[in-house]
Amino acid sequence: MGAPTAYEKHDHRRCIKDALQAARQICKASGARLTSLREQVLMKVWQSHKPLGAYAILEQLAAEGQGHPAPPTVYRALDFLQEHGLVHRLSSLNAYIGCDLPGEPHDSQFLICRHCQTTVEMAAEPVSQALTSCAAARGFTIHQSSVEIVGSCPNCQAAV
Amino acid sequence: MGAPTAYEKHDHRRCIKDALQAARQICKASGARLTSLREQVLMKVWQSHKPLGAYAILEQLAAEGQGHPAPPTVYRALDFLQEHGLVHRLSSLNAYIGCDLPGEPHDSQFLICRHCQTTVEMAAEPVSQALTSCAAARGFTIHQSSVEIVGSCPNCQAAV
DNA sequence: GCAAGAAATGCAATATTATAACATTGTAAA
DNA sequence: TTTACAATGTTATAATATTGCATTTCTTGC
Repeated sequence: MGAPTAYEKHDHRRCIKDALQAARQICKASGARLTSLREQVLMKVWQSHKPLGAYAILEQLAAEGQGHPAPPTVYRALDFLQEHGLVHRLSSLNAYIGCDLPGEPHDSQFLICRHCQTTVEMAAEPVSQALTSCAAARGFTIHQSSVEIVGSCPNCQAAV
Repeated sequence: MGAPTAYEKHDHRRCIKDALQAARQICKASGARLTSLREQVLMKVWQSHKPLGAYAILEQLAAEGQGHPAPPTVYRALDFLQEHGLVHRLSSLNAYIGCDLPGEPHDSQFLICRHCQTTVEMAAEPVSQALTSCAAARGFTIHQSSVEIVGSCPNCQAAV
């Protein structure tokens, strides 16, 4: 019984709470400063299981009257969160999503629904292994991977 | 004895020539118009096995005195080439690279060297299969994938 | 507690990548 | 050859991201 997936109905406040708690613990352990701004940005990213753009975060912060932050403010917070493995950037969408496995080294693959945008992070060993061995067969050593898959999530398939 | 890989020393004029010939054949077969501009852009993309940005292409066209094309000119040509499977866009780099398997339906994975930028296209079945089955295990059906791997190519590993 | 240094944030400007909207030109078929 | 459509030119602007520097906040050693 792990946590529910993004595809199931679930109490999303729990996702947010867990993410925040994990972030605090990880930052504490590494001596990094999870400031108020960084927490706010992290919670924005975690407001749903859909990727969120930097400028969308910016607008939301402004709308909440948290001052009128400029782009670097948000980008720096996102950089921090990425460096500490708390969010991922999806380059095919220029957007960010909360990491489901913070604190655990992993390389992930993202399943992005083209209908509802719900995005799930996989850390599928068979994929990593296939990539590593096929790359190795060409003499290539992997440093980091970006695997972003677009398709239909189970809910949107059912809703035909 | 297939074509040499990008990692081997090879007569690159041959790569360009083959790419152009394949492009002409494919466009002819589908009734698409491979105009002079589109050919020029395709050759720019094929000038090396390294991804090339749209604005770099733009500068090169301008430098050659082919008029002073504006961004839409290049982006439209790139869109055409993508639609006909002649180039791929690497979203993690905002750059384009010639397709190694034009005319053959395939989903590819890209091996991008972080030292020399040389990029190789794989169409590794084990990777596709692992992705398909791991996604299916989560109820997800793949429509298209973007797999961009950064690491060290054999030449750069040897050159330590 | 307090000063010094480092880290974080604010802020203005600008770089980079990409697209929208509309005019013009070129091509091919009736 | 006229008509229709595809391609390209042109201008402006949108969307995403970064640089450089000023200011504030936090932490640490005294």
